[in-house]
Amino acid sequence: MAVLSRKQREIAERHNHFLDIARSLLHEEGFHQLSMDRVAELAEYSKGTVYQHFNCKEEMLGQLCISAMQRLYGLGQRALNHKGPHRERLLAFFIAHDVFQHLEYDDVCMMQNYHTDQVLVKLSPATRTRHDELEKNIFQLVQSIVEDAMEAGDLPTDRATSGDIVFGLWSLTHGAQSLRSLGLPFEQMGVSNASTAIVGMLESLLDGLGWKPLSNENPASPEKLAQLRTALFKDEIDAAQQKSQSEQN
Amino acid sequence: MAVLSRKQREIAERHNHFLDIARSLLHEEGFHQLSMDRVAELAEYSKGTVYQHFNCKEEMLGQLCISAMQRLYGLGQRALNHKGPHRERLLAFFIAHDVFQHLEYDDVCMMQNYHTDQVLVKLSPATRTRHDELEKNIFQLVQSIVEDAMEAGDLPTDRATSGDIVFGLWSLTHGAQSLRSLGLPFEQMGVSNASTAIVGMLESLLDGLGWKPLSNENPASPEKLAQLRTALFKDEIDAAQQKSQSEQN
DNA sequence: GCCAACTCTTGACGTATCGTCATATTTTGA
DNA sequence: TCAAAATATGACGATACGTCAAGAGTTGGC
Repeated sequence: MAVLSRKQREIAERHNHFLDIARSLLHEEGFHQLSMDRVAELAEYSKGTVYQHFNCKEEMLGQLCISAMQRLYGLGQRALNHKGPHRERLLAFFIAHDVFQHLEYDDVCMMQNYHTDQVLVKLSPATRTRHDELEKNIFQLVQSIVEDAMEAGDLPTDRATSGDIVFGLWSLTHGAQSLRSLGLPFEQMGVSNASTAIVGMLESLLDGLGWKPLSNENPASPEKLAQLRTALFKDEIDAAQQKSQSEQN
Repeated sequence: MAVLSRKQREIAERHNHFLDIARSLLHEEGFHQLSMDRVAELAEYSKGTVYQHFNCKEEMLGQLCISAMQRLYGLGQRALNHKGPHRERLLAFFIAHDVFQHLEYDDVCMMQNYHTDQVLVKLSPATRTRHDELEKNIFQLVQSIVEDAMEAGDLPTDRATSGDIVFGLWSLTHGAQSLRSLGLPFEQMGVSNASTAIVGMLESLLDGLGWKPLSNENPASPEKLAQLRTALFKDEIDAAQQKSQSEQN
């Protein structure tokens, strides 16, 4: 038993080692440069061994996306646990998304690849299911805030169902994230700043849905947003800064 | 001159022939199944000839995306020319997007691939620029509606700039489009219908921005939406139906 | 109508990556 | 200690990429 589990631990460790290598290749040179041969070479194992862990490179990408989603889910949970009015909690969730976009920008680009027929077709059903479930969990995280607000009477229930509202919010963030990763010249097009623009649109959308307190009663000023961001994610942001500084040396 | 131009016409024709083949391969089997050898074989030309037209398969995809964007732009222009209140014209633009999503679903999936590092890195600068410009044109199409509404006093100018508003609207549609192409089980998640949900969210967003007439004064009922859709795009929808019927035979 | 110059087309070639599988190596436990 | 089981290896066949020298076709002057 002890021996078996040592072996199992070794395998699990190697699995993560492969994933780490794949992640860095992916971040440095993009999905098209990721190859099983390269991973094997860098990990100092043979190709066959890598194939025992992942039956294709799409599978590696899928598993990396799963950990990225888990990270996002974790940030979202923090936002959910924020004490404050429902509307502020939702705002906190958006901030979590924005923090994720800043801290794990490479992962956001990586996910762009995931959503491609190329990848989805070759992915193992297990990984695909796992990913879909995480997507659903995040959806439900937001839905729970929306439904709390409805129950508390802060949000009218006659205009839209909670599911529809979450779908709209999700589209807004997902779309913004996707557009930003394209690197179009937004400033030239008259967009002041993608982050603040999206928060502004979110606020307007919530106002339009009649989600109290409306933004003119309790506006989300830049200071307040910054404060919320710091309160919730200071440790993460600092850790990321330290990490990037140490990488420069 | 006449001889030269005949040759040029031949080349242009072949170019389109290659693109047609590439499009159908792409639609039937996805980007990963598209190969230069296959295109050459199906077109009954040699590989080298195909490479004289497109220096890589990403270039083919890029050019196909450009025509898809032109199609979308055309639909958008129709919406823009719609006579009616500004807000209704914007709604018409969203309907155009939705019609595009329904009529050219394969193209929507195709564009998912375009937004990938794999493709963007290998694309010729000319095609990339052309595509970015089209994206910008569509952006400006919407921006012109927004600015008209501001000038007419139907939309407050103090809450957000026109650029920020367009960015938000674009995120909303782009995100919804992208999410829908993932094939997640939205019904199970409590989303009634992605199309109507998004229109509802759009209406709320416009309400929140204070864009008059507000939806409670002049609601966009399902009937009205259907009517608008028919008025603007009946010919396109019918043509697509006939086409799909004739394909079944 | 002929030929030299020029343009266009071809497909074999070298390289890269994929995923497989027979063989070699290591581990296990009797 | 050794045979059986588990694991690791890398050579192999297949597919696709992008190139380029050689062949095929075209043009225009004579």
